[in-house]
Amino acid sequence: MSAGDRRRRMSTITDVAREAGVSVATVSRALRGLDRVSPRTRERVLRVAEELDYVASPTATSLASGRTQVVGVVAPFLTRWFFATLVSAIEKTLRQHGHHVLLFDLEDDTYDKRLPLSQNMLWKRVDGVITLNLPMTDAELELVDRLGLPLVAIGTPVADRPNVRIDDAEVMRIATEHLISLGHERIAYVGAVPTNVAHIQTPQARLDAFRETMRNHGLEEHKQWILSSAWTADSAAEDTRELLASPERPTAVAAASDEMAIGVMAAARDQGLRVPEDLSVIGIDDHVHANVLGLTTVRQDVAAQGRIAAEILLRQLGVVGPEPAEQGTSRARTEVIVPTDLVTRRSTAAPG
Amino acid sequence: MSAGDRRRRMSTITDVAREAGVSVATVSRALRGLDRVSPRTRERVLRVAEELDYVASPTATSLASGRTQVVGVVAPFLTRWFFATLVSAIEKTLRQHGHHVLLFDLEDDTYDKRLPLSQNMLWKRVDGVITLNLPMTDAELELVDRLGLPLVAIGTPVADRPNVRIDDAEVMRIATEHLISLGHERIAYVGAVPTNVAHIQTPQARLDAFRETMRNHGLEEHKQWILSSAWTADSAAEDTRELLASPERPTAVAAASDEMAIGVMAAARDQGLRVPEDLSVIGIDDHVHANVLGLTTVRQDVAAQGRIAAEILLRQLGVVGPEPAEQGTSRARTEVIVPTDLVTRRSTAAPG
DNA sequence: CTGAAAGCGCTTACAG
DNA sequence: CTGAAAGCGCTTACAG
Repeated sequence: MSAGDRRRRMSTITDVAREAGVSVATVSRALRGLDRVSPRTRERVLRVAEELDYVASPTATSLASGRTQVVGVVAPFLTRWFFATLVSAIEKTLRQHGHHVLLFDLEDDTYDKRLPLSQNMLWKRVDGVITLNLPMTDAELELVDRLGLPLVAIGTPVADRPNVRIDDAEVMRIATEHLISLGHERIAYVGAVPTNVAHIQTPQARLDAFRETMRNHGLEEHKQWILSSAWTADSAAEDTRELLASPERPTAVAAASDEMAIGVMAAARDQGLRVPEDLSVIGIDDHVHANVLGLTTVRQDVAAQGRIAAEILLRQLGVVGPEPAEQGTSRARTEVIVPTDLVTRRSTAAPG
Repeated sequence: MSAGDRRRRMSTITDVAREAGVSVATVSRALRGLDRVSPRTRERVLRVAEELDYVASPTATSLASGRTQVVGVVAPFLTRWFFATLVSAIEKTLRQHGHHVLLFDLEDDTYDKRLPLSQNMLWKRVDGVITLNLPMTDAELELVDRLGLPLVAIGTPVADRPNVRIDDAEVMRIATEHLISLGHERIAYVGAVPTNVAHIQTPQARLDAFRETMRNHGLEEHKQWILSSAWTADSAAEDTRELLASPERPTAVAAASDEMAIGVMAAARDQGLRVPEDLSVIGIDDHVHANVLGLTTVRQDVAAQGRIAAEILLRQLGVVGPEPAEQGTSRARTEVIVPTDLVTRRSTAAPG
């Protein structure tokens, strides 16, 4: 490799020990800030380490301590805004505490399949795992258990592990109530998902909430107005085209995500429909593009979810102390529901 | 940690050796497929390893071999489509060859600053580095050299390291020529960037190409029609609002990225301008939303760039053999220019 | 083709 | 407060 030229032998703990005139054990203790090292010794060790550009080999540290300082972040997709935002927030939070993220994108060829989590991804490679909207199979859960890895789930819950998410029912209730309060009665829903697709079941709670809210207001539910979609703008545009072309069309659409809502708005325009005069559209997320496109939505703070999950995991790893509030608290399963709120923009209005 | 209950002692190479009645050295060789192991022995070892669910501890392997099987992927941001798409493609390619990605998001509080790459992110942690649109400082480059790490740069080139990118000048030339060929003469550009922002200089080549193309066609360049923007849809909408409100407005806008083009389209609509009747807009990228929004653009294959860069790095690491074409080839610096092409959609047309 | 042994560079009881 | 030594679990010459 061409980079080899200027390569230099990095110094090891032995070099530091020799130079500082102490044992490697003492260097190890001094550098990690453990007790039982005299101030003078510590200072000397620190200085020498600095001079020699010494950084402990993580690989050796891991073998000896059993800790890698890395956490596995596992996602069913990566390219979508929601996941990328989570990963970014997690990475930053972990790095502040000297930890790193090993990334696993389990996306497979098709939307409804994904790769399994395997032993060689995790074993002696990570200290813990954060899942992003990823229901785990029994085999995967058993694996994580066997490896003794703490796990925190964002979005889709995983067994009895700590979970950070929004209230999916609440969020769709807010969206639907908003449309109803504007006077809409003919409302369609976009974002149903085939029930056999195990790893994308979040939608179900949203659909249920939509139905319930409609029912509570005595509004009729049209079966053909519950549309499934692959959760992208493109697919949502495609999936709603026919609906919007029909003379019997709804006056509003509640989409289970902003990306789908963006697709619906585009499809409406292509159809010559004005938003919101002819069609109101609401989404969920507050996607980066929601603002500029004037999309009314129910905002969720995605980065906060990533941050919170990372902090919970760090606490389980003993890297950071427990929250004051937690002391003496019951041992109930940790479950953090991040608040959401309606953001009204230009895509919704009273029916024409 | 509650996961500890079902935790089980994982088997080590010693267990396999004992069970198979051979030495650990033989197990090591057999499992890694090295020569000099009799077929019968190899088979027995393989079987025992399987039975014991044996997976070599990467941490021990790394310490002994000096290889970690992980590559560092370094980005100035992560949440944007371009970067997320690259990371996803890189991760998949590396995993096919038993390698993993350790992710570094160098984003800092402000758009024009970023965190530095440090020794403790890389040292004994990764076998190589892939940078995503990240100009490196001299200090960083010196660090990577000192650690002997091969590096492949996607987008912004890094010294004489292998580089994978699109032709930035070409891409903007195509966009500008497209507008000119439709009959536009009053064309604005969005996406200039202050020259002091070291880590986002890609834009400069695009701006230069825009100017040159205009000049070549004898078209006038309005200084106030060269707009800077922070490369997001929101900022572009904000930054062009005034321009579009003016009676002296251009008939077309060339944006240096689709995200900015999306912002421009939105700003135009807010202004009551029709796209493309009153204003043509073209971007660069073929962002996920370009299709549904009808945005004309110059497409680049981002995933391909990630894949190619990962392959080059794997080759440097000796994980995969050289390409046949490379054998006997000159030692010239590797530079892969990924092709781009114009995608005409509904956002561009002849001027009103 | 196979094994014994050194070595990778730390951490962690155990003594003192 | 400090050091000598074992141990983490592999790989890699070196012999045979």
